[in-house]
Amino acid sequence: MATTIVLLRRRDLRLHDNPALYYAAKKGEVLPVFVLDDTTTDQQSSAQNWWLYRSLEQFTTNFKAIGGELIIRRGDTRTIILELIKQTSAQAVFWNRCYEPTVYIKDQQLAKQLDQMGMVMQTFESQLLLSPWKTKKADGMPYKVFTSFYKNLQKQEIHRPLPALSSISMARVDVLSLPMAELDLLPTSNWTKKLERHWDVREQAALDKLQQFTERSLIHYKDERDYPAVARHSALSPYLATGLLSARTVYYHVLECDIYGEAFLRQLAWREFSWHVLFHFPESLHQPLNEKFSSFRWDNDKTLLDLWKKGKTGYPLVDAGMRELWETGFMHNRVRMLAASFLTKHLLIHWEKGADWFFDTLVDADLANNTMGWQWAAGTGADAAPYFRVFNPVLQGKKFDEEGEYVKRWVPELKLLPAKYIHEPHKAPENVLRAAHITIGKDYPAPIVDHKAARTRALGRYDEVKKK
DNA sequence: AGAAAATTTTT
DNA sequence: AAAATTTTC
Repeated sequence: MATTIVLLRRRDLRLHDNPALYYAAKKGEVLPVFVLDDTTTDQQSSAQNWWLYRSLEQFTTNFKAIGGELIIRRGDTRTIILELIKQTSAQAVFWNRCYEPTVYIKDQQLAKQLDQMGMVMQTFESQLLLSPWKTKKADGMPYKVFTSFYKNLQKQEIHRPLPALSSISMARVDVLSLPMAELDLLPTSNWTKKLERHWDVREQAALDKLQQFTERSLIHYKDERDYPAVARHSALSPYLATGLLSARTVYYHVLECDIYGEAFLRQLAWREFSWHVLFHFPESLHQPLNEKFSSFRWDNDKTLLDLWKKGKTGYPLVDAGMRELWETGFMHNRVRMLAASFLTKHLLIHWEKGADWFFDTLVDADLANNTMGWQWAAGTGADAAPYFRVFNPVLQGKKFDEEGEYVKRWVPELKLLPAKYIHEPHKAPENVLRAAHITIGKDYPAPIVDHKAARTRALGRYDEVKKK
């Protein structure tokens, strides 16, 4: 009799380079079960829940084509897995590892219990290029500095991606599977309708995008990735975040495409670094990695936070970014850094509030990248931008969106304003504003804080903790 | 992976 | 006087 293997699925809804799926299919008859575990969710992401719903839909179809059928369940992972083992007399459990701190801990407890029961249990790396413990400093400690982490990573052997699975033999058992609607992944509001227009949530779309990115943009990536109006970014992050695309597949595809892709692979390495740091310092989810900042005095003004969320700060590049996020579930990385710097430094709002908003609205919501990114921007991280680096939203605009193309795309009320004034509309002469059909304070807000004053104030707050 | 101010160099 | 470079926060 063939071995029955329970295959626990989470954010790995793909057929290519999927080790747990690949080896389970090779070794026995498989019972693949997708578990939505409400008990271990660190943070909820509305945008990503929508993405996950679509991922499940497409995977179910792809999986059927190779003879598979996905069981869908919701609840406590351990309870569900143990119940399935009992029902099916399965002898083995396989899964691809997840590294969200609470998920990882619960997975380990499950692993221990399965081991005690005498079950065959195997876990695999599928999310990262290298598991978080594979990179260590000479003294055995985890890294806190990106560049040295990156050097280590470059020296290591990274697994080649596995081929896409082409057939699977299912365990012939009859177990309960929920209809997808019962996962409550789609929000009650119709906000996500907008997202449908911008994203193609299919495994094949991810692979096609990767191909297109390397063909069209990779060669320009190093020089042009910082210009949000020029779409040179890969836009692969949501596919990576939910596991529709394998990082190893991306890595080897870029390495083997005859274009020098170091600048891009470096960004992929930041993702590795984020998960490395989160894995070894899980408290960084809520605590500043640089302890000095635990006593930092934040203002946390609710009104200002709301204006920031709505993209009504009076700084066009910040507002454009916040509106791109609301419309598409995505924001260009250069603008993410600016918006984050603005919230934490100009508005003195705790980075966690910003992180929560980003996480909820980003289709690429990634717990480690998001947390690391916000701590970096706030200057509270270990390898962060020094706190005194305060982005000037006007200068950032002039530098990275000189013609205001990006601003005009997302802040249409400024469409008629000449490029000269696009990053500081309130400074445009009366007649220019009139010609552009803009009344400051009515059609577009005046800056909610003065840059110079806010900068000085932020540096003052920094001085308070610096002394300690 | 900043910005502003101070200083030096070039017109 | 303006531009380029260095220093400081």
